[in-house]
Amino acid sequence: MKPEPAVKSTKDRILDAAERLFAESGYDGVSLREITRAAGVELALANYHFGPKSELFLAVVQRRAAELNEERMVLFEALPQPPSLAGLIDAFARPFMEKSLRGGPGWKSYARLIAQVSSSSRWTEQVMSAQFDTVASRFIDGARALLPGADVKDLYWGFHFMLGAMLITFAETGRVDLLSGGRCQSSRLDQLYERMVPFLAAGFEQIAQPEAAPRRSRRVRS
Amino acid sequence: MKPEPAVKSTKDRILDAAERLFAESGYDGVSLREITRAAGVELALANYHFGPKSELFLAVVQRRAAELNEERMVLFEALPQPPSLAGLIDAFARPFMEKSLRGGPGWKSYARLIAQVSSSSRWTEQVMSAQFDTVASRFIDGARALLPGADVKDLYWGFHFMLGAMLITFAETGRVDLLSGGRCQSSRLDQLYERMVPFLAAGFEQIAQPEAAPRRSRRVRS
DNA sequence: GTCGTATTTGAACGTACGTTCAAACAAATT
DNA sequence: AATTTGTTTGAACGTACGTTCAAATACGAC
Repeated sequence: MKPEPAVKSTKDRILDAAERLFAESGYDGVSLREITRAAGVELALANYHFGPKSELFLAVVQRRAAELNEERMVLFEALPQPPSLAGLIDAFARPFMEKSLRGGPGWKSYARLIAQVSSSSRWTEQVMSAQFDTVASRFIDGARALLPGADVKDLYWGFHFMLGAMLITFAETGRVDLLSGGRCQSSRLDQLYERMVPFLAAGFEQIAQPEAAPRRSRRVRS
Repeated sequence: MKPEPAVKSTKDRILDAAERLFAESGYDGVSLREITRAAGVELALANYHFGPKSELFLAVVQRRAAELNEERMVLFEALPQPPSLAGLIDAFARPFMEKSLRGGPGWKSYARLIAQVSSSSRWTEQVMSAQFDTVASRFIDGARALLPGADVKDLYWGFHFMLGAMLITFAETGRVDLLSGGRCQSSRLDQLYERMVPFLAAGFEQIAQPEAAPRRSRRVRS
């Protein structure tokens, strides 16, 4: 798929090591010394190629975000008109799932990293909005066309719920493995993906029904 | 609700400051010096009262987790037999929502903190599983009784999706505010809660139908 | 092959980190 | 009032941090 040179450049070695370590311990939990040591290069090279640490972090995120977004856009364009709700969700989620499953360890690290980024307000603007809002808006547009009766706000919230479910799942923290006593395996992304998409599609359908989403503060009847 | 002394103890001052700062910048993004400075106490007091930094972090998390779990258990016991699916979800999610909305700034910080903890494998066992698995299992039991035809694995995954949607939402990162151009407001937890519970209930219902959750790897038709 | 640019090296800069400790102080017990 | 126990103070410990820089090496254009 990619030309993938036999021996990687210094820049790529640093990016790969940084990606893995940032995913494991977060931005502040990793030092440039650990990163360059893992990459097998001198400390000063991180600064030479990427500038300060924060820029290296952004470079790590941007590298794969671009590829991910391209693929999502391709799938959006390939959707039949009108698409199904599940198809729309699939077009957004599948590239991430496929790459996380078959794209190599770098993509697994990236998934962990994005999950952490998404739940911290620190990177919301610089990373989440900057990298993903274009594709997100494309998703919202598709959903609006598909569910014309729905309040747009509901679609934004639905997208947000979807993102939360998706990112925590692809992060593979192992939580559900522990909770289920091994019955569920985070690593079987393909299996659980078949559960996730219908779950989210049903949620969207529910939330998009104007009469089904009560606006007033009303206790949910038990 | 609580006796809340007029002047807080040193321990509580440190816990409050640590909670706020950990929520803002994560475990490694905050120093004990910043925490004790914000708390208005000497640096060495953090070590005296809590031991190493990691123990302080755990103390921060445990303080509110205990209260949250108690309240969830009370709501579970108060459910009618059989409860509705939305009622079961509500019993799990409402305490967090209510406290996040009306429990003061400490609970808002706590919500942000738990969201970060939940998406990092670093704290999965020590925090997420240790603090929340008992209540989570209680939820799963309730769902099993309610949806006897469902594969248990589906219920675990549904719970996981719910957790992802819930935590990213209560974290109030502001992402959806930015994406929607201000049409959605993360801070209006009560409004969006009325959207979230039906969304999740519909997802659970969908996923729990044995024939509706395909087991084989099959492309979602668009 | 020589020159100009790009990359790599190794060391150092000042600053901040978590943790420890003896001494000072406060509170409670006899 | 004396003694014990629990807190607080202020300073210091050794280590690690991000960043910088001049010198050394590799590389591409001519």
